[in-house]
Amino acid sequence: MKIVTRFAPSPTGFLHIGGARTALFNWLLARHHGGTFRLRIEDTDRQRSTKEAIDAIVDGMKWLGLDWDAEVVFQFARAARHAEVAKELLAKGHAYLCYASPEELEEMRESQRAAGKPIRYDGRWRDRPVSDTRPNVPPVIRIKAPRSGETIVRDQVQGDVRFANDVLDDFILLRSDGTPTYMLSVVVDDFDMGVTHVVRGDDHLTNAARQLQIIEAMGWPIPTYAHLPLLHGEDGAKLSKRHGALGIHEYAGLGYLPEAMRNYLLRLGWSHGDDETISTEQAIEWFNLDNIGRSPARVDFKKLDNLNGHYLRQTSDETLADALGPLLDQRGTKVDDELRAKLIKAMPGLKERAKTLVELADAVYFLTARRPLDLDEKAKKLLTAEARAILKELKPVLAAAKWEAQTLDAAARSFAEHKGLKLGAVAQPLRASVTGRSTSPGIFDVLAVLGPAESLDRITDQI
RNA sequence: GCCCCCAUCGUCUAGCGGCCCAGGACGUCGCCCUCUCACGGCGAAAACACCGGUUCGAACCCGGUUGGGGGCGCCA
Repeated sequence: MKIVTRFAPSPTGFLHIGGARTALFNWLLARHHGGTFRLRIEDTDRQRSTKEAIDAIVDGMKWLGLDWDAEVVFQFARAARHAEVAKELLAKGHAYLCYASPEELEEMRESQRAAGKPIRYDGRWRDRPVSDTRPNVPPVIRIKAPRSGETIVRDQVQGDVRFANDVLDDFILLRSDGTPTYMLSVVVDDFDMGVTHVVRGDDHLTNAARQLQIIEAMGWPIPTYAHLPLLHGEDGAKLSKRHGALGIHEYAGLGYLPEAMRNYLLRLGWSHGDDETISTEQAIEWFNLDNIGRSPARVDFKKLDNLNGHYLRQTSDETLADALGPLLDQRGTKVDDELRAKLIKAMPGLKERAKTLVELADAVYFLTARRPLDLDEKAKKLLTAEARAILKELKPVLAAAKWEAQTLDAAARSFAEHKGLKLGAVAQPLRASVTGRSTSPGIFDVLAVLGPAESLDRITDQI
């Protein structure tokens, strides 16, 4: 059987981290089986759906590298077909017209609440004859759900989840204005699109039971369900605005790599023994529904940082230099060919010290800075009177050496030895004067990248 | 209130009745490497929510308690 999965977000906000994980799992499942992965925008809520949200979702998917097959399906455009199915259900006797007004229903719920009873539609129009109508009141179509027995959702993650049918009420299929509800639309679209595996958030588990009732009434095939435990924020509660509720594409701006994000998201609820760093290729090969955990997970950005650092170090110097372009541009530095060459040369030392592209951009200060350098506090403290005196003596020694990291290193070492100093006593002041910071890549590598003229001038500025 | 789901180190997790006085990873703390910071290496602290059962034997099975989460719309 050819597997078809889908990611079906409603465009009422951006694609957050939880949605991104759902999308990833669907994508992985499809790619693993050589199946099809579809994107469907559930825009039937006309009030809340926005073009911006659709763009944000599409951008987020693209950034994450989750490519979908065939064209995007917009659910609202299929409303006529959904209504048709509702009418069919009505004709078959699996649904009925209900003329109860929203106010009337609210009253009903109120009294149920007050009486401590379960809140659900009481079926007041269920068994009335078709001749029984209310003039000038447009009815809704409700499903005539079975009242006894149980509906079992056979879920790949949650196991068999049983719902007594008497706790599931006769929900609305078609609104009084003739538009379909989510419950109906999802089922019809999944059927029409040939979706075989429904992988989505846990919050849809009860819906699955209701959807099953529609599917059974229509005699359609039941898809395989997998309901993923929801993601929680770092504090254990909801995903906070601070971090978890960011749009996924905003992580790009924070300096994260898509492959790191994929790896991170994958391990949130899915595991493969003790494996932690899992490439996307490996993930496609290994992914399955069996290894999805049943308990909710919290997001932990420290781990994302660590993973991102790992993937940063794996990325080529050229790619990284180019990725820095836009970030440096924002800071007012244009990357020309000369700077690009320096970035690439310095990258091996730079990238193992950074966790994100933003940190990387911060760390290239010494390459882009103009003389005289702005020393930070720690650098200033390093440049004591003694330190400056050492630099004064060191400068001609360096100037006389062949300008390569290794020879510069050797020259500085023998200089320190003759003066009875530790290398650090020489290297730290040197670093402060040349980079304006107290930390940097190996100082002799820095010197080599900067070249003799610029380096010696920077030293001169401080003595 | 009713229904459903979940419960192993701070966090993500391995574990699917004996291999577990519980393993890995992130984070934390030491030490090593070292010109700084990182990277890397080594090591440490750190968990089976609780109570009953079942069993020769339970983190794993069953029941309950507690604690989290989700659902109960003419929203999706």
